[in-house]
Amino acid sequence: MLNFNEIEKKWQNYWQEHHCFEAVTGDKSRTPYYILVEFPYPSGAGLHVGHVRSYTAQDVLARVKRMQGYNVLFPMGWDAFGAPAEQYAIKNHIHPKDAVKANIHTFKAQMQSLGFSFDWDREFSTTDPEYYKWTQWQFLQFYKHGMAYKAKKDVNWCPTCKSVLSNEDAAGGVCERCGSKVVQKEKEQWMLRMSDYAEDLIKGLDDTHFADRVKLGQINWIGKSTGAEIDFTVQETGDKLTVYTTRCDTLFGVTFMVLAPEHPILEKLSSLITNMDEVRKYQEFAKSKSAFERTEVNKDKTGVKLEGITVLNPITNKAVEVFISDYVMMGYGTGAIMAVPAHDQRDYEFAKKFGVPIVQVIEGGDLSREAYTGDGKMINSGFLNGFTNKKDSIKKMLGYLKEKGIGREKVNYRLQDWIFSRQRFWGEPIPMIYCEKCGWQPMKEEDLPLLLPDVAEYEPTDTGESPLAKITDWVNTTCPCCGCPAKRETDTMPNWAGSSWYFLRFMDPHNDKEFASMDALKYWQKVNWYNGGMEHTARHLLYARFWVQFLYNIGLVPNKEMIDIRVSHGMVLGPDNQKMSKSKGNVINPDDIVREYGADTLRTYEMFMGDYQQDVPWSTESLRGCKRFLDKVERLSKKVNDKDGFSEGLVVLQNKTIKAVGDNLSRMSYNTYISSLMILTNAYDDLEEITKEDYHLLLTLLNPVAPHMTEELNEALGYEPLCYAKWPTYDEKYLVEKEKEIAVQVNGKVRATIMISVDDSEDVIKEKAMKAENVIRHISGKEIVKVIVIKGKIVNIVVK
RNA sequence: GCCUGCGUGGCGGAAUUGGUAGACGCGCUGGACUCAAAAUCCAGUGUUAGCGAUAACGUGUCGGUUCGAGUCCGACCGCAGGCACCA
Repeated sequence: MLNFNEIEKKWQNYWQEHHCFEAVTGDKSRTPYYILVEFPYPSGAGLHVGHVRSYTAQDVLARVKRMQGYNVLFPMGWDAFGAPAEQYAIKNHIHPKDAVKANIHTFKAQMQSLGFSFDWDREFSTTDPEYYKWTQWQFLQFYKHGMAYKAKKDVNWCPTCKSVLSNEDAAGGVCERCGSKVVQKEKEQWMLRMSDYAEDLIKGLDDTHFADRVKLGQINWIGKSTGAEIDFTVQETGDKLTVYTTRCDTLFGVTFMVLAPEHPILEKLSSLITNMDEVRKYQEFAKSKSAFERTEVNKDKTGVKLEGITVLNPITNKAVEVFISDYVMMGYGTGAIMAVPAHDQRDYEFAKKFGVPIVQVIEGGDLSREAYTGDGKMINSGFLNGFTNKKDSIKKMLGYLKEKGIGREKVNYRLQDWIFSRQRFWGEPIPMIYCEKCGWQPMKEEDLPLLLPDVAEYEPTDTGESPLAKITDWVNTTCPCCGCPAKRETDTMPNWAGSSWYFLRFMDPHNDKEFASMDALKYWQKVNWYNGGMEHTARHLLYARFWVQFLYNIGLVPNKEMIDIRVSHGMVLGPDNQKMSKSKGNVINPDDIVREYGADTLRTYEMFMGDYQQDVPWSTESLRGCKRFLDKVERLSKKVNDKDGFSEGLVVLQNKTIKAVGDNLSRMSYNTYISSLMILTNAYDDLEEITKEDYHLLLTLLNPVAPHMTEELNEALGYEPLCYAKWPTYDEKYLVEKEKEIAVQVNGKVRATIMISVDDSEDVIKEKAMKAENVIRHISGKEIVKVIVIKGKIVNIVVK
C-alpha cells in the first residue's frame, strides 16, 4: 500500500515547484475560467470540515477545467478584519495583526495539506495595507460620487459597558458581555447609498446564473413593494401628511392614522398637541428599546393618541384620530400609515386595544375575531362599491387619486442604506478628515493607505468611539483642503467592506497603481463560478453586487455583474446530526482525518457524502468506505498487463462513464460522480487483467477528487503527470447498446423483462412481450384493451 | 405570519424530460482464506408470505390526472433555513 502521507507531500511539492496551477493573465491561447470559493475568516479554530467540502468541490471543478484546456484562475486569500480577531486580541493581549498572522499560517498549512490547486501567487489578506489601500481608495470614490454621507443613526448601546454593540453582540436585546439591557443611541455614521441601487440589484439578477434560491434570497432582502402615497391633511393647520399603502382600495375603511414615534411633524405640531408630555414620554420609551425588542412580533400594541390633532381622509373628508406607535417605522415608507383595522391585522389589534371604530369595506371574514385580509365585494366604499377584486379596485382608486392630485403610485424597498461605520479598532480606517472650517474632507488619494496605528488597547472607549480616538498623534492632522489643524475619522469600515471586491483583486493582485487594471479585468471578465455558504447568500452577495455596480457606473469594471454562477453549499453536521460545536463535542478536525486516512480519502468522502447543496451529517464509517474504494483502485495496479489500447469488454462502460462523469459534474452531482467511478472500478476488479490505458483512464477521471494517489499510480505507469493530462472524451457510437433489457407491465405492474435489440420493430417487441412466461399468466383469459410500447423503455399491456 | 428547501430501506443517498424505485456506499447476516485476527474475496440484504417460481404491500398523509406517478396537480402534516409589526 502507498504511504499516503509521503506521496501527498511529494506531489504537493511537485505542483508547487512546477507552477502547475498558475493562472496566466492575458493568455490568449486558452479560454479564461475563474473559479472562486469564499475566502475564509482565519479564526483560531482552524479549518472546518465544512470548508473542506466547498473547497474540494471547487478544486474538482478547477482541475477538470484545466484538463479541458481552460486557463483557470482559482485563488485563495484571507478575510481577516473584524470582531473575532479583535475579541481574541483583547482577551489574549496580543495585537490582532499577530493573531491574524498565526491563524493564516495554520489555515494555509491545512489547505496545502489537502492538495487544493489554488494559485498561491495571488494570495492576500484584506488586512494587508497594499490591499486595504484600495478598499479606502474605493471608499473615496463612493464619497466623491455622492454615494457616501454621514447621518445620525441608532446603534445598539450598552449603558453599563458604555460600548457600541454589533447586532450579534446584542442578540436578544441583551449585552452579550454584561447582560444589561441594550438601548438605542444616536451616532453619526458613514452611510453608503445602497438603496439607490435597489431596482438595479433586482434587475441585475437577470444577467447572472445564480441558483434560484440565491436569487430569491436577494429579491426578498431588497423587498420591493408596489403601492401608493396618499396625502392626508391636518385639519387644524392644513399641513400635508402623507402615508404609504399597498392597499389604497381600502381608503374608505380608514378609521385612524398612526405615525412613527420619531415622525418630524410631531415637533412642528407640538404647540397644538395638548398631551405633548405623554407623547415625549412615549418617544423616550420607544427609544429605550433595542431594535430587537421593537421588532419583536406578537407583543401587545402600545401607543399614544395625539390630543388636539385630527386628519382629514382625502376621499371622505371625514376627520380621524391620530396616534403614534412603535409598530410604524420611520425608516420605511413615509413613517406614517393610514389604518384600516377591518382589513389589516396590526391595525385591527391596535383598534381593539384603543377602542377605535372598525369599518368594513370588503365583504368576508368574521370581524369580531380578526381582520379580513382576503378578497371580496367592496362595500361602504363610494365609487368602489360592487368591485369584487383587489386588482381592479386598486387600479380604479389609483386613477381617482391621481386625477384629484391627492395620491400617486409609489414603489418602496425594504433595502436600506448601508451603515458603513464601526466603532472598532480592527478594520480599515475611513480616510476622511474633519476640519472646523471645511467640514468633512476626503484624504488625498496619493496619501493612501491610511495605516492603522499601533495601539495598546483595542477596547472601545467610554464614549462609544473607536479606540483610535485615543491615539491623538494619529487623530490630529491637517485639513487636505485648507491646511488648518483637523481631525481624522476614527470609525473603521465594516467586515463586509474588504470582501465586497476581493474577487476583483484576485484578477490583478500585485498591482500597485490601481485596484486592478482594466486589461486584467477585461481578460478575466467575471467570476464564472462562485461557491460559498448559505449564510452569505443574502448580505455578502448583495454588498458585493452593489459595490461592483457602483464601480461599473463610474467606469472602473467591465461588467455590471461580475459573478455569473453562484451556488451555496450545505453544512457538514456532526455525527449526531447537530451543527458542529465545541460545546457539543461533535467537532471533526480535518487534520486528524488527513493524518489517519489521507487527504484523498477526506476529499473523496466529502464529495461522496451527499447532495452538495444539502446539509449532511458526518459519518466516519462512510469515510472508511471511501478509503476502501481508493485502496481498491490502487490494488488494480497489480492487474495491469502490457497490452495496448483499451480492453474490448470495457469500452462501452468506459464511454458511458466518461459521459456520466461529465454530466454529473456539470450539475454539481459530486456524489454520483464518485459512484460512477466506483462502478467502473468494480468492473475492472471483476476482470483478471486490464490494460495500461484502461487504468490510465480511471486514474484521470478520479484525479480531480483524489489527485495525490492518482498522480503516483499514473507515474508508475509511465505517463506524464496528470496535472498536464487532457480530460477524456467519449464516442457516441459506444453509447448505443445493441441489446437492452426492458420491462413488460400488465396494467402498470412489472411482470417480466425481455431482451430487445435496437433493430426490433414495435411489432417484434410486442410479440416478445406477449410471449414472456409470466406475462402470459397475467393476460390469459382476459381481453387486451391496448398495448403501449415505448421504444427502448417499456411495454405496458392493458387488460380487462 | 410570509418566503424557500426537504420528507425514499437500519443509515448517507440514487432514479437528468412521468417509464423495471432503492444505483453507489455504509451497516448487518452467512461463507472462504487464517492457529487467530486484520485486510481481502464470495453470497445475501425494502417489508410480509413461500423451499421456490412468485404474490401482496411499499417513496410523509389523503385525494386527483395518466396505460403508467418518488417525479405532475390539489389539500394537509412534519422537519430545516431565511425574513419578520415593511403598512
